[in-house]
Amino acid sequence: MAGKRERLRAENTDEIKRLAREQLASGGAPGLSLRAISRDLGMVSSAIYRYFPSRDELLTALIVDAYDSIGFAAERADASVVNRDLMARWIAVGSSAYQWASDHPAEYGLIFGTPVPGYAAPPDTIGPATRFTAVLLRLLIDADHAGRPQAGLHAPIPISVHDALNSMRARIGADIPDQLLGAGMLSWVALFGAISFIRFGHLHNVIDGHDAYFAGLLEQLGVGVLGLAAPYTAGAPS
Amino acid sequence: MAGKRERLRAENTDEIKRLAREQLASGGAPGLSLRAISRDLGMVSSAIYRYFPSRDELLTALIVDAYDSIGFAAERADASVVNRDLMARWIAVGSSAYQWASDHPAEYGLIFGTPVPGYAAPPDTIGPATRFTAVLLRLLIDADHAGRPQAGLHAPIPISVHDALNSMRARIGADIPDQLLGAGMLSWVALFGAISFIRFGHLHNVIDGHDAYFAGLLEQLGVGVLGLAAPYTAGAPS
DNA sequence: CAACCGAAGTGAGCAGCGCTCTCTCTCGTT
DNA sequence: AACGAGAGAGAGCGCTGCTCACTTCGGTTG
Repeated sequence: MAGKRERLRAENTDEIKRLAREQLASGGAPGLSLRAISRDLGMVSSAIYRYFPSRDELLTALIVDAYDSIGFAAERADASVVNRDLMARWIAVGSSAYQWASDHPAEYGLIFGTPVPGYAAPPDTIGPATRFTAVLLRLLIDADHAGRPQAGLHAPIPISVHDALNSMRARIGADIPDQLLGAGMLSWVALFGAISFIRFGHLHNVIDGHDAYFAGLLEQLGVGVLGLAAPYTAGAPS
Repeated sequence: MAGKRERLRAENTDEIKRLAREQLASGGAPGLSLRAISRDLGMVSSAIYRYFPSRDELLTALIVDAYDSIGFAAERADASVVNRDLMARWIAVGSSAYQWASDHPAEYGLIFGTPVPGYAAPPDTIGPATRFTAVLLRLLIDADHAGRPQAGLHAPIPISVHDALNSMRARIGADIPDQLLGAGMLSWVALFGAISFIRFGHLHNVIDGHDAYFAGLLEQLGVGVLGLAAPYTAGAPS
């Protein structure tokens, strides 16, 4: 019956992470203080080390949670497109990333922002980290199987991109053609480049209406990947 | 004749920034310690506040320097293309950003990474910050004047992008057509999205040969903006 | 040349931080 | 009922950013 002790431990661990996320939101990663968390918990500062052996371990746990969170959001968005239309799925997944970043700005900064130079991501982060990308990859595979016109845009594929894609194909175990995989990679980096630029303020005083612009950019990228004219209007994708 | 006092002050200020950049490189922004700098300088810790009133002010100075540095690198790269060929200029400017990020990883993280939530960029940062973008903008203007086939790729422009570009056109005071400006924006975010993904480790174990891939991606983007088939081979652009 | 003012550097000190160590108490098991 | 391990308390170490009163010295002015 799940002993009282481990139930309390789980509750405290969750509470610590909740308070840590609050601090993250107000002061970013440098503003995260174990002592402040322990104070809020009514504990003495040393007691918190029973739950996380160091500040870095707490941050790592938050990073893993963040990867899982955005990955789950993308999976849910993809699954919500009942007719499985490829362009609708791309828009839904891309929008879910944008929405997640808006809802969790500090956590977005944690996983897509500046890494600490000395920090090496522990093995248990790589699983959750690939969760979002896996959704995009499935989309590309389905597009390939559907025999899409193979991205009329972003052509031709330079030889150096071709070589890089070859190394990638071996890893992912899917035989996606150059045109599609190349366009997918480009759209992937553009997707998060745009979110980062907007979130990190680099589009401030450059363009107005960030939400609308991102929605439109997503269409541009979708056309580039799937080779379709988009009848989708900006506003409420997915 | 530039009094000894202000010369010493300038020397010390430069030395502080130099040591700060060293610390930045080894421990990132959180590893920057005023006390450690003052120790290296043979000063007592409080003396450093004669030069920078706070740690944040030092960081701001480093940010301004970094923006100036990457902006200058782009200007020099652009100017180095003697025949003014548009594609060659795009490749040169894009490569200069990538090269600068490789040479100054910590400073790249400082300006393109996670901002501190409370931090509001002081007015003196916005000038240097626009320096790089101005180079890209001039490239677009020149492409427009040259009557380029208007980016056969990345078409058509969604209505929401069109609206956002209108707000932008008013600001930049240049009448670049939708197709060109839209493709330019897309390439801009993709450019820095790719650099950030590579620098921040998100392409680790995804593709091999980051340098070559980036060079190829740059060609893809250049074709998208300038609408030309690229005879450029990967390796030594510019 | 002497007087002076302000800039530069000193040294002590405050509050906060991550983290360690020893100690006590209590829960869950044997 | 006895015991071992987990959880928390409390003191303390060395580090941080930053402040303040104080001294020293450079450059300008009467």
